[in-house]
Amino acid sequence: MTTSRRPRADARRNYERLLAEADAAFRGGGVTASLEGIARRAGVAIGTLYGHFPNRRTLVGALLRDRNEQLFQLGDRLIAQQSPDALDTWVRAVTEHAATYGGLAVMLADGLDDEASELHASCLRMADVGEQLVAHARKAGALRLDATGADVTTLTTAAASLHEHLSPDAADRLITLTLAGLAPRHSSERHM
Amino acid sequence: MTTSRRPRADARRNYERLLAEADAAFRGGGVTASLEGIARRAGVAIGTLYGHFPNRRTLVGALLRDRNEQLFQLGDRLIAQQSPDALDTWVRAVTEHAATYGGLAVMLADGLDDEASELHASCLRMADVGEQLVAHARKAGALRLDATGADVTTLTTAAASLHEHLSPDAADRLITLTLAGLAPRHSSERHM
DNA sequence: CGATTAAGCTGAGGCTGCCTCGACAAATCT
DNA sequence: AGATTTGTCGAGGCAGCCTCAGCTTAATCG
Repeated sequence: MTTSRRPRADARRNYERLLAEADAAFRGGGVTASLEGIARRAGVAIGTLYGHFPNRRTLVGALLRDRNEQLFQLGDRLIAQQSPDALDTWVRAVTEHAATYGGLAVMLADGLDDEASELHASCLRMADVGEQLVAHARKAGALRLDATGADVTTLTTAAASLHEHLSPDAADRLITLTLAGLAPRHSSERHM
Repeated sequence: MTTSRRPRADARRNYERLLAEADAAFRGGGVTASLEGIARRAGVAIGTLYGHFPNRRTLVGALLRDRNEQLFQLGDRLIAQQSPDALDTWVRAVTEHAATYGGLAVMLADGLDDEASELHASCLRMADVGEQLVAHARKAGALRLDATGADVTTLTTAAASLHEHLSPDAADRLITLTLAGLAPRHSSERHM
């Protein structure tokens, strides 16, 4: 049996430093920020960065893991509570999430059919939450009959993209309008 | 007074070749396609490309000029005709337009406050068309009272972005939903 | 048809960024 | 301590951006 060794202390330290610097860099310059710059600021050679994260996606994925987990908890809560504006809350939360690093939404959208990364899994799970929220809302008569989970995915992706390139307000407005468009055709007493 | 010379024939030829190659490259690889590759395929040194087009934006702008003109003609026609689905037609046309080169929508959105380029002017004019269409539709009672031209701009930008990163269908769906959301709150006899 | 001259062309070179890989260092284990 | 494995280092190859000093060559003039 492979009685594996304890991981090296310096390795763990470098890993943490890289994550911290990457987070700062991605927040400031978007997901395309220079990896060499990140390594340099982490006080580590470029090869070390690649040792820990074979590619950019892996690095982004590692950074997103915790954040994603929180999002899923919110999703589960919303599904359980069945609040009328659950869908609204969800869409805005995901949009906000996807806007933390510039270019993140595009990166995710581009690589959806990619190799099995944790990013991929997370995307699927997010889609699933959207699907469930739509199903509930539709049963409650709050949505038009042809509304789908894909509509929610589309909307959040679009809003996240706008969040980066136009203003947060524009993204918010688009969400409001599209959700209004998802309402049943012959009006009901939805808010606003 | 400066009796200026006739422009050199080779210069004009190179200009045309560069445009042709750039169009092909941008269609295939998006607006970030390699400029050196374009120059090479045009049978011209990289310096020549930069001689004609000091930066990427200029090159894209030159390619878009004709296309934009056509779009504006459509816009004028739509405004004149006052057809009920003018807004719908317009949004879809602009979206289609912005999707010819991958990344175009982002490029335009990023550089709206940039130096005075013809791109900038075109964007303003497009916004203006949207504004007018909204005004007409609202007077006709086809739109909710708080609808603005900015909403149209937002929508087209978002749809164009989706067109690239997800599917054309997704973009189309978003347009449909958002336009539905722009309808008056207490239903009328809109199509679909 | 030269000669003149300005417009235009060229491509090496400096820079940044991506990523790999063989040589090296050091932490762990015995 | 010595052996072993794990991790680090950074030069180097590649591609793309952009500039600029020197060179061509097309247009013009006599």
